Amino acid sequence: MEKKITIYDLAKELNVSPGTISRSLNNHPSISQKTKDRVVFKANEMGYKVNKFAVNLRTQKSNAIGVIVPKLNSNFMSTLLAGVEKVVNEAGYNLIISQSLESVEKEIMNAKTLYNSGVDALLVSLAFNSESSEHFMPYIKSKIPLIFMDRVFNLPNCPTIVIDNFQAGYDATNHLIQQGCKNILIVTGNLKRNVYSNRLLGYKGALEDNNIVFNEVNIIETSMEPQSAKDVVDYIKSMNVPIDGLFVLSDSFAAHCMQKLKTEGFSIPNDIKVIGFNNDPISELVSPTLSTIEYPGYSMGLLAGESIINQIKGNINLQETNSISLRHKLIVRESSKK
Amino acid sequence: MEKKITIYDLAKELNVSPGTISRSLNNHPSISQKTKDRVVFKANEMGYKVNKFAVNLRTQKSNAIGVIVPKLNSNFMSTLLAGVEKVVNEAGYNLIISQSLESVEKEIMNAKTLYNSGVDALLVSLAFNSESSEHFMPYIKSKIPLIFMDRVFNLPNCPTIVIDNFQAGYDATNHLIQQGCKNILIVTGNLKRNVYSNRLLGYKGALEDNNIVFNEVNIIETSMEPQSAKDVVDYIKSMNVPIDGLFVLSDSFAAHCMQKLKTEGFSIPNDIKVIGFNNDPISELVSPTLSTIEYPGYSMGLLAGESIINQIKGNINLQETNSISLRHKLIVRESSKK
DNA sequence: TTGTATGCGTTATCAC
DNA sequence: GTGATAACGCATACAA
Repeated sequence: MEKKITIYDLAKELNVSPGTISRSLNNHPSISQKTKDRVVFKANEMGYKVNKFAVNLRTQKSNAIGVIVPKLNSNFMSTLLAGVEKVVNEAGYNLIISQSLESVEKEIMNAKTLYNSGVDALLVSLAFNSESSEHFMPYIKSKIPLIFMDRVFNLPNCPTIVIDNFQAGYDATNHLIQQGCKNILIVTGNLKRNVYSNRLLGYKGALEDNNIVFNEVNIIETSMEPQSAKDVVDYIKSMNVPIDGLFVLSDSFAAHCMQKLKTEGFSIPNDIKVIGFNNDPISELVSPTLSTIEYPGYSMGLLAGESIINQIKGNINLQETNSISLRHKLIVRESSKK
Repeated sequence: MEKKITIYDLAKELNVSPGTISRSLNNHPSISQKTKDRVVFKANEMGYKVNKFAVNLRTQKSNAIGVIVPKLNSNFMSTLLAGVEKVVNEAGYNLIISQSLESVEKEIMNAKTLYNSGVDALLVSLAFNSESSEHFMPYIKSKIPLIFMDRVFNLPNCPTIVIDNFQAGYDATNHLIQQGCKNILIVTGNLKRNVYSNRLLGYKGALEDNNIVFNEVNIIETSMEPQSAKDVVDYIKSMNVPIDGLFVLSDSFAAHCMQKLKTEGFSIPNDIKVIGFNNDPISELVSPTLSTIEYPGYSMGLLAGESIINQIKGNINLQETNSISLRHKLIVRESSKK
């Protein structure tokens, strides 16, 4: 551990060439088993460690995968990353994680930094207000695998890993309708993001299939920050036709809205039935417990990880370069009880 | 972006030596401003990018900081990491984040992997059941800065960044006593971890100062997993002297306990007053809202980041190599109202 | 099956 | 102020 020992030291010690050492350590087929054994044994004995820096320079690979997510501190994101980490670690890769904190500027900076530090692939979930894909062009030009998950761009040759947000939005809305709701308000984040716009389409679809006329005023687009809950409730109170159903595209924001509604005297689910999205742990802890859409975060992570590894290794399965869509699940709890 | 351009290309183009290019780009004092300007201009024009791999090999530094945390998906941890990231990014470092998922085995693996990939420093918050510090020895022997935060070991020359868990435990307990509690149960995680054992000492201290006799049966050590809430409530119901105060060393577990208590017919805060720990967002959303101890996660992250950078740069401020302790704050909400 | 030699792109130590 | 030149530690094409 004290002094760095190199393949040259091993070579000298064993009276073979550095090349042989290198090949033995990498289990190269042209080396005899006997030599390999000797080398590996000696390497352990002397406490040899490869110098990753040299390997990286020589191979122009870093064995590192860059990740840009909006926020680490969301249950969904971290669950997803746990899945990614498991897969890529098993394949010998490290994860360099950075947060955009929902800012395009930081997303651009992170993309540049990670590019410069030579990541072998980049995994991205977009910031709230990211509109241009300009900052990902260096990756595409350099043919560095680029994978989007959840909040995605559709770029050529860039796999996306998503759930069927349309169907999920449909299912949630349909559930509220089945429970008797006639006038459902949908509370969404930035509609430029695929996740929200598709859920909205699902919402509209469910209304239509149930012969309910869609009304533009039943959409409210917010930052989903806790303090915006007040705006939502104010909006609900201001409406002519009373709202009897609330579809909030995030559990934690739904929890804030419910709290505010309760303090304003609304009874849930009697006056208003509520459904959220994500199956965040919070949804089981609020009262009434929150109905929601479960989102297979961990599985998405595993798939994202596998997709990345395949891309890096050049196993370009054409079916995989397209969009992978995972199953979601409606979870009914107290907040939408009849 | 198409073909990699190197300092040799720039040198040829400008009729100077590669050395001059390198020095110019690094703003070396011995180069004339005029030359520097020419070089920098040309570099931009030709789209030159340093090759980090070469720099790393040459300097034997990676500009990367390894991080091992138990779980990413805890509000406290991710907030903390956000702080770390901000500071180290501004200093030009990347964060390689890995999760131990509360398993010593994975912690050991991660430590090894990060060591091999040549991180310039390592930041650790220990797994639940980590007892030996053997796996950090390579860092110490190689004099790679090693910093612990929150769940820490006390190793020579390894700064620790913590809050005063004793005082926090004292304050929480004292608050419950002030609210009239006479028989307080403390619900803790693994007592091998400094964070929990020190809070327990604070609990005992507060009892003593209020002339309440400490009773061993008033400690319950659990995994803090949601499903253990049942055990806690069963334990409460089984006790001879009724519990009137509950000090749970994690907000999310406190929320689970409260929920279970309520379904078992306990009224909070009337029958039992509850206080948690962390000021997790969840604490404002449960009902009754949860009193807690606020924990300056973001500030801890900033400090941890600064401490790391200082260590790497060799600014070894001796005062800094010791433990840094941050201020916590008691937040009183409904769950401990008189 | 093994050895030799070169290059990966920098930085740093000498010179001049 | 600038130019040679030698590492950094490894992988690999080419020889043997």
